[in-house]
Amino acid sequence: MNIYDIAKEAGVSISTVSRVLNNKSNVREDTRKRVEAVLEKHDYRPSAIARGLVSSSMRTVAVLTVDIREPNYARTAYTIEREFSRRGYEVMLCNTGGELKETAKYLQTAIEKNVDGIVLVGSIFNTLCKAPEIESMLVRIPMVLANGRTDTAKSYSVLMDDRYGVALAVDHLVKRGCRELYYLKDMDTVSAQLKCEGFLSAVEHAGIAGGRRRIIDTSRGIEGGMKAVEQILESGKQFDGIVCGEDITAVGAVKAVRRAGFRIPEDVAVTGYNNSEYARVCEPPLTTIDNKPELVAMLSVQLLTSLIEDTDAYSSCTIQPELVRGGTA
Amino acid sequence: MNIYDIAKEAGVSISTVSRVLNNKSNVREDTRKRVEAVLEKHDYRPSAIARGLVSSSMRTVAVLTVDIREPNYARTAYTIEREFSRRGYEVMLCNTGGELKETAKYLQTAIEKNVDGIVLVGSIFNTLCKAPEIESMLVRIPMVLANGRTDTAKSYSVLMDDRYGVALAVDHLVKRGCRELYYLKDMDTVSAQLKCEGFLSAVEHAGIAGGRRRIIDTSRGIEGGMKAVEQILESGKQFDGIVCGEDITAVGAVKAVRRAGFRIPEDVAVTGYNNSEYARVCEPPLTTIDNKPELVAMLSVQLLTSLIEDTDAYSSCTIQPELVRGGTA
DNA sequence: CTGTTAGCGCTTTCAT
DNA sequence: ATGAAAGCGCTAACAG
Repeated sequence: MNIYDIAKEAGVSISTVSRVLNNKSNVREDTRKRVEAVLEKHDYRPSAIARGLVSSSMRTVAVLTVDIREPNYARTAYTIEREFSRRGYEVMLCNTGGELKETAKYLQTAIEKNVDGIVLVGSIFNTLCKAPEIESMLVRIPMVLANGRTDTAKSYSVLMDDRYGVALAVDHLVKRGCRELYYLKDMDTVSAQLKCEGFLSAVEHAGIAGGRRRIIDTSRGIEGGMKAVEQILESGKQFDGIVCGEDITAVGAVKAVRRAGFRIPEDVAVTGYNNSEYARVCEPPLTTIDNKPELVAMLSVQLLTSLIEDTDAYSSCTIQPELVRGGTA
Repeated sequence: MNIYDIAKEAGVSISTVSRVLNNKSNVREDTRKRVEAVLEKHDYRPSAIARGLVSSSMRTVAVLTVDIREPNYARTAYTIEREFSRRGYEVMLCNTGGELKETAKYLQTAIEKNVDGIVLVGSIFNTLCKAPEIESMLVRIPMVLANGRTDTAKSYSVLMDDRYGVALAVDHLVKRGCRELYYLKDMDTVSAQLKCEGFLSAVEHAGIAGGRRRIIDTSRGIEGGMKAVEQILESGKQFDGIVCGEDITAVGAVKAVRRAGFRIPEDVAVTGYNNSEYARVCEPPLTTIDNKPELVAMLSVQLLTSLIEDTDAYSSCTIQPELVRGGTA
């Protein structure tokens, strides 16, 4: 059943059907009614593909993320999807695993399918976008980086000030009287680098010595958090505050600290990052940094929409995270 | 830049270009080389839309889920996406919120975009699919229900035996010596109903009386779990085992039980459901039921793929969950 | 092995 | 207000 069938049955030309379909004004009222009746009768849906071929837009955007199972990405992708759906766009989900090859492949098909725009979620794309094979693809399509930035491709960004976020955590611990602080670095992205810097500068600002030595490299997750704490314990160093790069790592830290017989937060204070559900599951609930993925997502969608429809003035922006008090600091 | 431009530059017809593009064998080697050179030079990508118009397939599937932020759905959707990506399909993400209207809207555009297939994730779709406006749309497209089933539309299912899952939990508690069991019902889907039934039959089978009275209706989440336990405490009834419909609810139960001064699992044993990361975050880690979302996803993709490509014999199937021991039972 | 041609289902001038 | 006709960029007969 296509537009010709409808036209024939309604006794009009396909142009008229098309006009009715697209709510154009120049159709006589009774003609419109007649066509609409046939449309309804057959529950007719125009082919978005044929439409797309003409308009060269399928009203689709691609969302590239490392792994949708990571709650922070899930929250971001969820909001992006919902917002675009409201605006009449569909979202293609792409789990790149942070890999160059997968990213290139997804971008490839995004181009072939002529998506209207792309959202790159996560600071991993700062690095990935520098790869020439990626960069060359990106110039073709409106693109927004959610919590990422790149100079190589012309693009816009919604940035989260992760540097400031960790500084917030440090300041809070210092205000509580903590002096022997450690930072658990559990990722290797640009964002993770910024968090480190935030820790270092805040610690220095508080007059605490030995900045770099206070950074423990570990893996993201409960295991990583526990191992890092065990490492500190074994070193025999004093500690009264642990700042973590992610909630899930902080959970591990909390477990290990308690297991070692310390009270939280009296003996050792701990902070997480992300204000995720893990923070609330943790016992006691984590004091954490809210990095507002929903807000980042919302602004990214706004930005990309105005880029696609070329309607508004648009510009990149930066969002400030906030401290959320739980029971660990 | 389209196929005509390439053809002109390579000095061949568009058919030949098309043949090269699609790796057809009947092209002379040097012609192929010549065309490929031009293709490469311009980094040419054929339009999937134009292709789709001819083949009436964009190699896209829609995945409908309630909310991708729910870890169990995230894991399912992740695996579905990855698997389809491997097979050369893109995935449209649809967060329906479990609402009829949204579901209808997503299915609408899925039809308009002529998706090759649909995966419905979650038992909520058992109910939704019965709505006539939904049912009428579903007959048009190959569809698989991941952990759902419906007789109204011709469809295939990959089912998780949630009835058995909860029975496993009950049996485990009974074996530990628990007799005063309660079940925290925290959802209102078909799957939740099956879990209830599993609880009731397992409890009865163990010779424990008062089945229905042992089911506490509450809301999903930490709050819900805590409130339910407080309710039991206030009633003054004895209890030594709490079976929960979801990990996140079990987390709340654990918190409340401990807060009341009971030891876990010595005084009160608790089980969760989903084998999610929450189970590991919980202190002590939850004993939980692994409902294998990755496996469900994998089989769903296999099923849908063979449905789409009409290659294999295909049939619905049911998966058995497994008990995973943590520290709460 | 290669080219010509007729669509795929729609939108959009351009006439009428 | 309506219709005829020309594409959008590709695939797939069909001819040669």
